[in-house]
Amino acid sequence: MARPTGRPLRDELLDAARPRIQRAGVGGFSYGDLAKELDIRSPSIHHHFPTKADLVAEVTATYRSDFAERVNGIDEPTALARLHAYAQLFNQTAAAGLLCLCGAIAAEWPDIADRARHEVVAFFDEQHIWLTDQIADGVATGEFRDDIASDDIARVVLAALEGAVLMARPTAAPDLAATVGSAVIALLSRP
Amino acid sequence: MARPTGRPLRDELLDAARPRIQRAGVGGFSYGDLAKELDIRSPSIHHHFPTKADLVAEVTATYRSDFAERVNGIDEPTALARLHAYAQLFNQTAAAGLLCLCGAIAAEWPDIADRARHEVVAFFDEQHIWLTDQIADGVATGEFRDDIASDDIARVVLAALEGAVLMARPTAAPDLAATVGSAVIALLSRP
DNA sequence: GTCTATACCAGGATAGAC
DNA sequence: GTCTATCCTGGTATAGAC
Repeated sequence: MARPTGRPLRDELLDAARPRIQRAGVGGFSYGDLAKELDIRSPSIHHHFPTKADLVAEVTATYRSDFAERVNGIDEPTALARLHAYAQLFNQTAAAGLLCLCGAIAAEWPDIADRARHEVVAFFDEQHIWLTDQIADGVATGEFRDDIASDDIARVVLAALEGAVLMARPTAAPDLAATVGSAVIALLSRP
Repeated sequence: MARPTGRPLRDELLDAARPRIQRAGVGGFSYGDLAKELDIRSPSIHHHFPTKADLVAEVTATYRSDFAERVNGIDEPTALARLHAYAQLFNQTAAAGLLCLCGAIAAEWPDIADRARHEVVAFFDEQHIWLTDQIADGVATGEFRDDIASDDIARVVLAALEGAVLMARPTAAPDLAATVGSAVIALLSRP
């Protein structure tokens, strides 16, 4: 339909493109789709984002910084609670029928241009660092077992959440990321 | 190039299409690509697989049964060793720069036709059942901790391996699935 | 900044000859 | 079963008017 808001079209385009990539990947939407949704013509999109690669790179950069903000907003008192809150971020995505944007792009990796790739690499790197910090903290406080390297556990947590979001739709389990998150966190605790 | 083999074209098409889907998804290859690879014309492909959805469904069914055969071939004496061998199956895929075929299809879920979807659902179901059995066995023998439900742990292991294969390319870590597999298996053991 | 018009190409698919 | 020829559609992108 129309665009009642006075927001810059550029921002509306980024907002509209993001969930589309998360739904079926970069190849799963076109400028025509966005134009229809925002009730404009596709050349207007090219004016803001000359090529699709430009748009995808910008969307990915925005996703990365928005996600970072949400992660940095987690301020639960214990490492255990912080990890649960973190898993919830992924579960919200899956419950909406979407993928992690960076997971979606990873699935089409050979076809992705460099600028978007760099953002995805940075995203996974940031997530791994944050998780490693939280887990190391939980080990220090005695919440978590200390017999496995924190950075390896961080890799497991991140991979498990990415995989859970990916499998949520085929397995018709919209809360799979929460289930998997809780189980993997339970595995971190001393039995 | 040419086709020196006397194998049925149908089988060669299935073999050629599979890694292409695993590389960049269903949207990431065309009949034209396959035709070039096998040195034929694309109408010859339509003769064997009238629509792309037909081809994708057949490839997925083949992948599922081939994978089942490899899983059933695992006969290590301990649950721990069987899980390591299982993780190796995923790691081989990632090391080749490929995704799990069902993971790749899951990423394009809204655009996937029913027949291929059914195969993917069955695949994830089979994997979850096999893993649950192995983990329950490891719990029974005392190899694994018994304080978390085996089917929940199975979900974690499967999600972690799918996620690791997905992230292997962006993180430039071809052995990520082995790393993640070893770490998650370590988490199952009593600390 | 947004539009109309258009060029261009690729992909999926079909008809019909051989 | 494979080919040539062809159709149609949709997607990316550009030129140029308003």
